[in-house]
Amino acid sequence: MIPASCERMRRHLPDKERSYTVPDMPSHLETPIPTHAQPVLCETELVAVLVSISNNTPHILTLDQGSAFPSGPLMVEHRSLQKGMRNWVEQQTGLKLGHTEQLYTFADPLHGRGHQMVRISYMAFIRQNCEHTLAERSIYDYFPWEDRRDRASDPLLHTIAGRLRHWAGDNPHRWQRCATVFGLDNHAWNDELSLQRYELLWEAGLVPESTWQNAPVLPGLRMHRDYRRILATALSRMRAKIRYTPAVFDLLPRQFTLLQLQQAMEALAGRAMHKQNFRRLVQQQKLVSRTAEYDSPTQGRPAQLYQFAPETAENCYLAGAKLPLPAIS
Amino acid sequence: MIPASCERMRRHLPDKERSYTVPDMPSHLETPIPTHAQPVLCETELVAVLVSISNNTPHILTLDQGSAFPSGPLMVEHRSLQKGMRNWVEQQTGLKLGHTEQLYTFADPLHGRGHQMVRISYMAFIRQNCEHTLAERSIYDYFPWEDRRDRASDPLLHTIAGRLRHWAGDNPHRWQRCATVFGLDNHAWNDELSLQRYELLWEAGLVPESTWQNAPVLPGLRMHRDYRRILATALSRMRAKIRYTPAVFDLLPRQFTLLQLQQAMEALAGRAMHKQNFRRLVQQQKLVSRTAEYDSPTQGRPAQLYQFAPETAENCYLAGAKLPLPAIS
DNA sequence: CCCATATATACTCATTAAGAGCATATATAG
DNA sequence: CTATATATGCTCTTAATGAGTATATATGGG
Repeated sequence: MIPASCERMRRHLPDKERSYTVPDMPSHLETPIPTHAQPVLCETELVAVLVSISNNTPHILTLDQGSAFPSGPLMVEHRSLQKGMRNWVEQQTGLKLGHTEQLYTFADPLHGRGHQMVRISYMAFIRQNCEHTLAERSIYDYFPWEDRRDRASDPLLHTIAGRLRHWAGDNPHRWQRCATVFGLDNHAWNDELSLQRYELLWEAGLVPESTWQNAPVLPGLRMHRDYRRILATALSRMRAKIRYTPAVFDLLPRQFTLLQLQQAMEALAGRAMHKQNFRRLVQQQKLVSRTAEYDSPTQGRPAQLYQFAPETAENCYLAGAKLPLPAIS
Repeated sequence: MIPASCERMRRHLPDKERSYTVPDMPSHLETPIPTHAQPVLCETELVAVLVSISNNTPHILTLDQGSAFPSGPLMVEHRSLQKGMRNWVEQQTGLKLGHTEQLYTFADPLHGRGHQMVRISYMAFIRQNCEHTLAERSIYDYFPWEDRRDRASDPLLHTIAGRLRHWAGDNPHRWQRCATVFGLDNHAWNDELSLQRYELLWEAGLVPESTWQNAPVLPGLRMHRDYRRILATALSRMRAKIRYTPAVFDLLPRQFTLLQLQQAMEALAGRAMHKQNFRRLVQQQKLVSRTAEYDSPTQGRPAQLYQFAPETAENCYLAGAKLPLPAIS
C-alpha cells in the first residue's frame, strides 16, 4: 500500500513540462495571491552542467564529491545570462565551452528571508582531453538504468519493473505510464525520456531524495538540492540534441575516426548501434570529410581520421538532417 | 554596403542557441569579472505567451495594442515559477491554461540601478472559444512570412530573398545560411525555424528593431522590448511540439472534426497538408476516438465529431509518435 | 611468410513510412 | 435532382530503416 506520506511528497514535486492537460492539477484551487503582495528581489544563481566524454562514457564536471555543479551568482557586470555563466566557468576551470544551451529556470522560495532564489541552469559541451581541475563523474553513476549499451543493466531494469509494478498496484493508468516510460510490455525503450524516468522514480519513492523512512532505493549517486533533476534534464536534452544537430562534434577531438564518432553517439544515447548503417547515414549527410591522416592503433588496420565539415553544419541543422541512431535490439 | 553601425547592432544581439561552436565569438576576449564584484538582487518578471486558435489562425493574447504580453513580477508567495505565472494570468484574464512550457530566461541589465532584471517567459495554450478580456492578435501579423499555407506569402518571400542576397553580398557562408533558413535555392522550407529566421532578419537589419536610420523594413507588427523575439521562440517551440506531442488538443474544443484538427495543425505549422494522408496517420496513432455526435454544418455532409483519447496520450508522447505534417508542395 | 586481430567497406534484402494521386460515398440546401 | 462540401477507400512510387553477409586492408607477432 502507498503510505499517506506519498501525497506529501507529491506536493513537493517540481513543476513538470506536461505535454497535455493534467486533469488532476486544478489550478483554480490555488490560493489566490493577495493584491497587497509585493514583488521581491531575488538572488539569481547560474548553474553549469559541463559534459565531456572520456572512456567512451559521458561525464560531468563536478564539485563537492560529485554532488554539485560549478555555479555562481549573476552579477551586475554580466552582460547576459550565458556570458555570466561562461565567466564563472572560465574563472573556476579555465575551460572553453562548445555547444551551450539553457536548460531550465527554477525558483526556490527562501521562506522567512523575504525573497526567492532563482536558479538558471545551462548545459555545455567540452571537447575531449581538455585539461581542468574539476572531478569527472560518469553520468551513468547517477542514473545506472540509463546505460543500455549492453545487457549489464538488464537486472537493474528488472528490479525497477518489479518495484514500479508494486507502486502502480491496481491503477492501470499509472502502470501504463511506467510501461511506456521504461519500455516495458512491448514498448520500445526511448532514450530521450531520461527526465520522465527520473520523475517517475521520484514519484514512486524509489530515489533517496523522495523516500520516506528507510525504504529501499535504487542505486545511483545523489546530488545536492534538485541538481540530480537538472542532470536528468540535461541528459534528455543532449540525447534529443545530437539527433538533429552536429553538437556531438563539440565533444570529440578535432580529428576523429568514424568509430570514435559512433562510440560517442552510443555513449550519449546509451544504446548500441549498427555499424554499417551508422556509417552509411553519416556519410550520406556529408557532415564529415576525411583528412589525410590515419589513427595510430596498437593493432589492426589504422582508421581513417575525419573532421567535422562546418560548411554543411548550417545545412544539416536546418534541413532537419539528423545523426542516425540505428538501434540494436 | 553595410554601414559600421551594423557592428554596433551585432553587439546587442541576444544570446543565441547555436547548435555548434561559433568560431567568431571568442569568449576569452570577454572582460574578466573583477573578483570584488558583488552578486546582485534581481527583479524577476514572469511573461506569458498565451496561444489560441480562432479563424483557423494562431493568435496570441496581448496588452497595450498588441505590443506586450500579460506579465507580472515573481512574488514571495509564489510557490514555483509556473504557478506564479498561472496566478498572474488568472488574475488578469480568468483563463485556464492548457499545455504550458517554459520558453527561455533573459537578463536585462538595468544600468545604473545596480541590479538586473530577469525575465522568464512561458508559453501556454488556451482552448478555442474561451472568454477573456484581452485583445487577440494573429501571430502572422507579427511574422507575415511565416504563413505559407497558400501562395499569398510568395511575393513577400521574394522580397526577403532579394534583401538577403544584397545583405549577404559576396559572403558565401552568409548566403548559405539565408538559403537554408528561408528555404531558398532548392532548400526545403522548414517551419520550425521561425526563430532562426527572425534572428537572421534582425542581423540583416530588415526588422525595425534592428534598423539604423530609416532603412526600409519588412512588414509585421512590432512589440515592446524583445517581446517579438520571445514570440518567435514560442512559434518555433509550438511548431516543434505539435509534431511529437498531443498538445494541439489543448487548443481545440473538446469535440472536433478531423478537418478542424487538420486546420489547426496547418494554422500552427503555417503549411497546407494532404488530407487523405493526414487522416490516415492520425487514425493509425489512435490519438482520437469518434463520438456519437456530428457537426451541424450549413451545407454538405456533416462531419463526424471526434475527441482526444487521453488513454493513448502518454503512449503517443512517449513512443515518439508524432502528428504528421504531410507537406503540400 | 603466415596468421590472428582489428578495423574499413561493399552490397543485398525485407519492411515500413511518406508523398501524391484517383475515385467514390454520404449528407444537405435549394 | 443537382451543386456542394464533406468523408473515405485504395493504389502507386519513392525513400528511409533495420538487419544481415561478405570482403578488403593494414598491423604485430610468431
